[in-house]
Parts: sequence; C-alpha cells; structure tokens
Amino acid sequence: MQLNTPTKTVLYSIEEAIKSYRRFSQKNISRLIPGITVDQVLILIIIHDEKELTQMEIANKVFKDYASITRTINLMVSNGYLEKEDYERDRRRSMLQITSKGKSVIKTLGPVIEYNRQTALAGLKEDEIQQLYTLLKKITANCSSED
Amino acid sequence: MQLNTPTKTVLYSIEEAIKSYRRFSQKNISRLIPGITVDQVLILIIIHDEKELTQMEIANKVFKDYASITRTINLMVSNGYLEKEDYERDRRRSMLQITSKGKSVIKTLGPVIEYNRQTALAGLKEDEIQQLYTLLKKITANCSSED
DNA sequence: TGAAATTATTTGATATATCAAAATAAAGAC
DNA sequence: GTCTTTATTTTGATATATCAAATAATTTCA
Repeated sequence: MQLNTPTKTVLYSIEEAIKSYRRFSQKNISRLIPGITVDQVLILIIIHDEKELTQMEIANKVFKDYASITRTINLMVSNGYLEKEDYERDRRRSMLQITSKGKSVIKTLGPVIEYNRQTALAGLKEDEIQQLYTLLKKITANCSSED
Repeated sequence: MQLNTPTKTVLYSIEEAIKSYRRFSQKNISRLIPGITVDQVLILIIIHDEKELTQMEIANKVFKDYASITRTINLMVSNGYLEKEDYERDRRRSMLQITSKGKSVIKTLGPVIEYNRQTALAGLKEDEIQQLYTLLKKITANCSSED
C-alpha cells in the first residue's frame, strides 16, 4: 500500500494553519499577560458571554475532554481568574464567576485578540472566508457521522 | 471592548474541523491497532518516506516541539515500532529504523488512512479542495511573519 | 418511596505539549 | 589545536489530553 505523502493532503494544511495561528496568538497574548494560555482566555470569554454554562458545555465549546476542562478550570481558579460558587439548583455543578482579575484580562486582551484574528485573515475576502467556513463545516460533518 | 463571539469566527471552525478529523481518524485506527496514536502513525510514515531525517526535521513536519518529539519517539522505541541505531556521521543524532512491527502497522493501516482522508473530504470537489488549501496557506503565512 | 438509570464532575494513570535549561557533539575562528 | 559558537537531543517542571473508572447528585418510574 503506497500512501500519498501525508504532508501533502489538505488535512495536513488545516493542522498547519491552526497550529500557526495558535502559536501566533499565544505569543501576542503572552507579551501582554504572561502566564495565561489561549485556551484559558477563550474559556474566560465564553463564560463572560454566557454565564450559566456547565463545565460540560464549556468543554464541548472548546472541543476538550471533560477531565481536561476540570483541570484547566481548577487551575484558572488557583490562578485567580475564576471562582467557583455554590449552585443551588444542581449541587453537582458550581457557578463559575469571573473574578476582577479575570475581567481585566478580558479587557486588556480584547484588542490583541481582535488583532490576532484580523492579522490571521488578512488578505482574505469576505466571500473567501465564507467559502472556507462552508468547506470546513463539511469536513466536520463528514467526520462526525456516528459509526 | 466587546469581542465577537470567538465561536463564530472561521478560525474556530478550523479548530473544530481538525479536531473532528483527529478524533475520527483515531477511532478508526484504534479499531485495527489499539495503542497507537494518529501522530505516531504519521511519524512512522514520515520516516518511512524519508529515511535519514533528524528528530528536529520530523518535529517540524508534524508541528511539534523538539522535546515532545524526543519523548514520543522514545515511547515508540519502547513500544517496538522504532529502533535507534548509531549514526556515524553525527554522533549527536541516531539513525531511526522502522521495525518489522512498525512496518506491519503501516501496511495494516494504509487502507484506513486512505479511508479516513476520503471520508473527511467526501463531497468536496477538486477545485474546492484546492481553494481550501490556498486559503489555509494564506492564514499560515499571515501567522508566520517574524515579529 | 426507593431502586435503577442518568447526568455532571472528578480522579488516576499515562501520554503529550511547552518553555527553559542542560548535555553533547560538530563546526568555525583564530 | 584550543576556544567559541552553533546544532541536536535530552531533561526538568508544569500544564494539558485522553480513557477508564469513581463520586456524587439528579431524575425516572415501578
């Protein structure tokens, strides 16, 4: 069985693109706030946008394992970005609150995040981005069929 | 600073697509050969295609850290997929050899890898794949500028 | 009601990612 | 040839990913 060189498939270039973007974003974020990761910032913003998410919902949004989210969130708590409060309606969960330190991170990094996105997509026209989005969604759907 | 919801940018859907593809591939690989990862298979194929790569070159090809490649390759050696032999011309490195177990992995998984790729890209026309590739390369280039 | 099933989170074990620093060998300058 | 610089790999420390199993609270329903 002679395989096409893996480095030549478009799937490989998806990996390449996202890793480049992640490194680039992390670098710019670290310049302003050393010690926080891209994913932690993403989690902060997601909680900021929607207050009452379960950890499972957060995990699904960032494509992570539940176990992984548990540890990341606990770390964000110890690092003072989040607080866990009692959640009366369901005592399995907890209410995640963004601390003032967490809020200031969001505020400080807002322009950087915007810059990262715009830089990454520089030179791509609106309809190209739309096309890219459509194609990626197709791939996601193709890989999500349940068998 | 009000940010666009991160889950709505195309960069997020890149992440989504590649993670879906990875999970899908891993699932199909694990069915045939439990205990090997997508990345380990990729490394095997890369070494198979080009015999005398340094670990640094391999790391760059799979977008990984050198430290990470060291550990993964050591694990692949303990798991019997690879062997390290002396490399006379440069005694810092070693010559990575694929064992017969490693070769049989490549052989067994060949059709699966092909199936994974084709399934992931099902319904995408040739020119769409080309377009996708071009756009992703642009993003990669945008994020790789040295500053 | 109370046992059984489901849901949300956590823990354990192991692998992988990342950064900084160390170890080792090779190459270059003088 | 020794000294300095560069290249390759490894190690340490810590964070994150993953799977399986365990906890713990909630829901279902006989």
